[in-house]
Amino acid sequence: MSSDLIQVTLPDGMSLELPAGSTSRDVALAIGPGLARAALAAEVGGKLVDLDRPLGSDAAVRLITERDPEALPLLRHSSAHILATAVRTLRPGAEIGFGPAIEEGFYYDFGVEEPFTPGDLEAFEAQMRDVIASDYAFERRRVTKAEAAELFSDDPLKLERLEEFTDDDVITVYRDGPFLDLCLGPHLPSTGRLRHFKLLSTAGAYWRGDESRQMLQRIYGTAFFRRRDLEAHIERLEEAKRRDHRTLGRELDLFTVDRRVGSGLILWRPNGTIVRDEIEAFERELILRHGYRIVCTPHIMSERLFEISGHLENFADNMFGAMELEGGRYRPKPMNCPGHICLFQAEQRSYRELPIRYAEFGTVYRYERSGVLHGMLRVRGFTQDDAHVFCTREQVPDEIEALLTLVDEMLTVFGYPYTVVLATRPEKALGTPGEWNDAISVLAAVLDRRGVEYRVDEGGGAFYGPKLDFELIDAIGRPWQGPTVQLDFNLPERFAIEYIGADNERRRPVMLHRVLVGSMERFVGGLIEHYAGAFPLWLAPEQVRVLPVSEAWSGEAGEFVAALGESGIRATIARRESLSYRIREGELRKVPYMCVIGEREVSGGTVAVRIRGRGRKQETVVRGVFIEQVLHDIRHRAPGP
RNA sequence: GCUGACGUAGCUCAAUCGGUAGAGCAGCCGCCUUGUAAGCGGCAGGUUGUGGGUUCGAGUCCCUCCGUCAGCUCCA
Repeated sequence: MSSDLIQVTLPDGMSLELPAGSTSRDVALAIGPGLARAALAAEVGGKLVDLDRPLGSDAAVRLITERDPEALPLLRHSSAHILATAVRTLRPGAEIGFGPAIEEGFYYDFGVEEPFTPGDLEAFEAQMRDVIASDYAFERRRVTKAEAAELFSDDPLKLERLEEFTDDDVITVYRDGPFLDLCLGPHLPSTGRLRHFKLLSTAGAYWRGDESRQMLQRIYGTAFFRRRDLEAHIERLEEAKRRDHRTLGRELDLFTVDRRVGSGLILWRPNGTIVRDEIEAFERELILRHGYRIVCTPHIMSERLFEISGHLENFADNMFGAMELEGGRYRPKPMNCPGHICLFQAEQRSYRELPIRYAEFGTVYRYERSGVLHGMLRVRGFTQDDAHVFCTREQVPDEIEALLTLVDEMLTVFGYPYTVVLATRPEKALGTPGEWNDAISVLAAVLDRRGVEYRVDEGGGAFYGPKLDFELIDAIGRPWQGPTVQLDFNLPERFAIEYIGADNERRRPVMLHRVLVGSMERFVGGLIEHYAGAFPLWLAPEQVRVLPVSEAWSGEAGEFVAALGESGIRATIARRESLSYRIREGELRKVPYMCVIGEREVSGGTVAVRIRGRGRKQETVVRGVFIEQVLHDIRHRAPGP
């Protein structure tokens, strides 16, 4: 084989011979002109590179087209550069920060004197279209640190970033038309490849996420290869807006926030309280079956307790201030664990009692900065469905396994698919690496045994122990934080909790923290959005609304409502205004069933049942049968109607 | 907390250049007696988030504080 030929291996095992110095683009051309047009970048030897990078030596090349999962982040990263190109044209003085692709799109941070306005976004979009029309090639150049410093002499933020390189580092810059950026790449071949994009919002963002640093102006946008994907994405954003729990919470009388009470503090209205109570009742039933004991602990506790637990040391920034009472200092509790430990220690414990599982719907208070508060999803006071399991080391696998069952039972009822994340030892951690590895392998073994798929989050654990996080996916595909199960190496030591072993020796139990819904406030807020306010029958504040066609049938309707009520069904009667008006109201309130009673229904003892969202496709049912069906669905916590 | 935007009736929104704050829905009172997403009429509802300033005159311009929203950071 001649030395000026290189051997290229393709993913399907085929190989090509090309002249030395060929690029991935040449590979694509050799395969076919269609692929050459479609190719965006290439994976060479496992690394993503620009299409026009010369292939060093014999190489395995995989061409990336828009069908590959790597393509979208690539498109979005290039979009960020195109945005910056446009911004620099219209605002020549703008300093450039970072501009990465993110999950849903991209952003770019700029240092500007005058913050951007929504009107600026339109102007930037128009300018971006110019940049796209010019179809500038993305050109990569390797430079030395000194050269880069020269190129970015007017860009203080880039110079600061450059400081982190050594003189020997390979530094690359990318140019598209008038714009030059310090960037690792790779990029699309040219700006003309961007077609479908939209700038979405602008907001302040600290340089490098550090609030002691300069505040930059961030522009968020998104981009897709196909118009319909962009349109679907915008539709999803609008759908999310329609489901906003703050709007639905007001429309459906679920909760309110009153500035006189304070920010981040939720007032549960009667309808919202029904939803919450049903969830709590369901969970009580579930955990009692799983061997939990339900306890209650106070809202405020002596500060001394939080010294012992270490919260004062590690969590003080999130705790409400102390109140002085007869020389003692008390704090609203930020977590329930110390109280549960005191309950454990209320008696001398024998190994025969273990595992002990204490559960509490415990309300905790945490100080959150005003800027982060958000409806029910981020608040300062919330009720956790908290539980702590005290057990022996040997019992841990069984306890974890039982928790997996519990989590699954619970999430299935709400129709949430979920994924599992195993979070391992962070850099700063208590306990020995050996202890951690043991604990992590126990968790992993249980997951494997149950055939549960999971992702590992290296270093994502708390400083006091590894954890399992369950991430929920809601009805429109958004992730939510779900249950967590956490091992704790810290508190058992700090409180020196003990039980007497079979050998009559004092032993230290293992402690597990776990929540299922986490915060009632957040969970219900999430559920409102998940269901778009249309709660399944068992959760619906109003389950049945009875509509007499006219006043003439209101006596009959009233008797039916009474019968529903006696069966434990939440039912009301609506008799004012026209039937159409009442139907509309019932639909807007998202009542699962509306029962119409008029002349036609009276003789046969039936009702015309209108099912939420199904319009006029209704059924006429004998009243007793309807009640039985409703009770059945409530009892089984059916997902419908 | 920080940056920016916003704050008008319970809700959704109007109010020209600084010139008497207005509508729909909801509420209340009547009429209608209703057959599947708004029957008709009337009434009431406001110190325009708060406090100050500029002005003959402020919802509108300026400042303060409060709150909300989008983010930054963090987390249940």
